[in-house]
Amino acid sequence: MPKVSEAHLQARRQQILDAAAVCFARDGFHRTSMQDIVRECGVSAGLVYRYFSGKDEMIAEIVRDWHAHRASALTSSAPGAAYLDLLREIGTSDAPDARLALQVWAESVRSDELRALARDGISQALEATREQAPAGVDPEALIRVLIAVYQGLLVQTAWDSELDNAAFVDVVEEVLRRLTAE
Amino acid sequence: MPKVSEAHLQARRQQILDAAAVCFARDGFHRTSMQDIVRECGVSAGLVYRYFSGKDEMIAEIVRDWHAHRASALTSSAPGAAYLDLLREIGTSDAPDARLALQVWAESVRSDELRALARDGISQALEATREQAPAGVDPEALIRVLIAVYQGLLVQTAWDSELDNAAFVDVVEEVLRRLTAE
Amino acid sequence: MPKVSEAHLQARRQQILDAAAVCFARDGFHRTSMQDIVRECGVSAGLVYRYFSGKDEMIAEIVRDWHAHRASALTSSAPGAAYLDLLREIGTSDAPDARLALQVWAESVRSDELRALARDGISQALEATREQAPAGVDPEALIRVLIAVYQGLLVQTAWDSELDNAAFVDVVEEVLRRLTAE
Amino acid sequence: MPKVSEAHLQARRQQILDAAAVCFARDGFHRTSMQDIVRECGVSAGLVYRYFSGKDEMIAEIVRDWHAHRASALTSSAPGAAYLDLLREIGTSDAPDARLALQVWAESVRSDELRALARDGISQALEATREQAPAGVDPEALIRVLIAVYQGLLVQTAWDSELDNAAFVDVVEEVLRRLTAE
DNA sequence: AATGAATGAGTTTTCATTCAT
DNA sequence: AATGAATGAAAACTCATTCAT
Repeated sequence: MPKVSEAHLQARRQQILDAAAVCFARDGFHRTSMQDIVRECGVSAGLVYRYFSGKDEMIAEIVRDWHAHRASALTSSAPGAAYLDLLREIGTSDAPDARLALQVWAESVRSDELRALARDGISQALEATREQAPAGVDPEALIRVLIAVYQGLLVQTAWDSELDNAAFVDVVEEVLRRLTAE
Repeated sequence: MPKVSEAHLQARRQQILDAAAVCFARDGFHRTSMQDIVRECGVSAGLVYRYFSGKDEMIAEIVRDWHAHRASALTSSAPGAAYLDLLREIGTSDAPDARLALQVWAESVRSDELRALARDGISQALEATREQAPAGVDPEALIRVLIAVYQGLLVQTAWDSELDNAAFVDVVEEVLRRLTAE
Repeated sequence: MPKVSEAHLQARRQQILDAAAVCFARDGFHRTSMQDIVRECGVSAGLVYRYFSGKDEMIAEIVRDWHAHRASALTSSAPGAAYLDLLREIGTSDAPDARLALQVWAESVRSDELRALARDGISQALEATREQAPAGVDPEALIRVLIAVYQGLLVQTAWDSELDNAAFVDVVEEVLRRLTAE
Repeated sequence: MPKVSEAHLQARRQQILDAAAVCFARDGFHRTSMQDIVRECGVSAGLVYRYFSGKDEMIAEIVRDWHAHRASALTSSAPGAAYLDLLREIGTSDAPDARLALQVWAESVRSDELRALARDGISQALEATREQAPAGVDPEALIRVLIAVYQGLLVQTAWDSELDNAAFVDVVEEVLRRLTAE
């Protein structure tokens, strides 16, 4: 009875999703055809549609996973240094990960759901840093700037995986030190 | 066969390009069909192909225009405050402009040419700020951070056109002040 | 591998066939997918193929059953009034039954076998009425007209299950009376 | 300027529709693929979709045409003998026409719109015969019987294009004569 | 005997591009 | 110069059928 285990079903789903992520990071959502994904994950076209209703559902799922991954990466780091760790994490993750981010952002222009996810994901992740705002600086705007730094680092990492992440983070650290020093 | 003026040819080309930019900012490069562009600019499909060899050329042209526009915006501002003015300019430009940036970046993942354009465009624009790096801070990395801030502001503006650009720039200004103060 | 009783096999086969008939009457042969049938009868896809070589065989079987059912309905009624009883039977059977007839006829356009079945089935059923043809009326043509009335009643019943079958049959009865009266 | 004449567009549309009708009458709506239609009418797949949004729209259009054709056939015949002429018309039309009717009816099981069309089309066409109902016969039911004869003749013509239409109509004529004779 | 995951050929549909007018 | 009807290759998606378990 090919009533296979729940674990196997889960693994299959993930296998397809991983293959899709590879394609998406390489070619973008819309230059990737379903055939590309099928080829990449080595299963038949029909099977992909047993697990996903179509490409849009795969995109949405990839995006959700991506945000969940970001969030967990943050919460698992030490409270105080959370933000800098997040920046460092970009350096250790693969370029594909950063490239996927660019695709997600481009797609978010069209989809309200994706836009909300993207916005909330990041802002929640940085909520904790709010209290660190020194006197004379708008806390809300500061958070936005920090988010911007994070986003820009992703963009540049997508463009150049050789980028010197450590030097980049050092500068940010220095900036934050001077900012919080009274 | 009416032979028209050079000016008319230029105007036609621009008309098509503008329509394409509107569509691209709204739907992304690949969700935009040639028919969409044709509909938007009100000329025939055949005519579009007299001015552009295909969609890819239109994309490349749009991207070049976008970078040229950034560069000229910078060089026209006062030398010293150039960077901050660049950030402020994002607030005054339309959201479509920022959204187009996200599309360009997403596309740059696939195209070496676009990636080079994107990278050079920004880094050249900030070359002038190099000498401002204070002692103890890696100049190269500082530039990258400043670029990152610029990029992130674009992302956030694309997501939320109501974003408080002035407050954002104020924070950046304060950061730069503290950084350059010995 | 549990070897089950012959009765169980027969019941299973009928269970599948009944489910198929429900689907076919509702959606037509070709808008009905095997998955629809599988869902309707509650067994697995694989099992259906142990009983039938494919969808075409199920269709053929359904059609044969349908004709057999018609024939037995007729022969079980009183010899003389056989035809009118056949018409009345349409009123008591469900609309699905009539709808199935329309599907069978549509399919008969493609299949010589189905066409022969359909033709023979009805003409055999009315063979008995041949001797009733009154003088001055072509017996062959009369039979065809009676068959036509039967067929048309099926069509109209498929369209409107509220149709007044009794009034319809009364008219036919009156017509036959006047026809056979010298 | 291939802004071709309105007549040409109309002709193209009809060309596609005619090819579709041929396929539909031969294979049924659902055994006919768009490729079959494309092959039959000799234009490209893309062009078919310029004229029709999909197969369902083609089916609906074919059905509407079919009913319109029936109606006009009736109204163009002499008022009194209208009904018998309608029956005779079936004999002169091609078998494909009758086969198409079976497809339409099968499809009407699924579609409320088609069912309404089918019902109204025929009943309107026979409205005129209402007054012919003799005393002692339910006029409504009589009309239904006449419609049934018409429908059944279509079915039998679809099955056997050699059917003796004249003999069939003679019987119907004789029946009507006896019915109206007091 | 029974399952249902897996297949892959076939379907509908879209869309960048061409070309006769 | 300009049109838009026409193309056809490629895309997304479906579904009858098989087979390992």
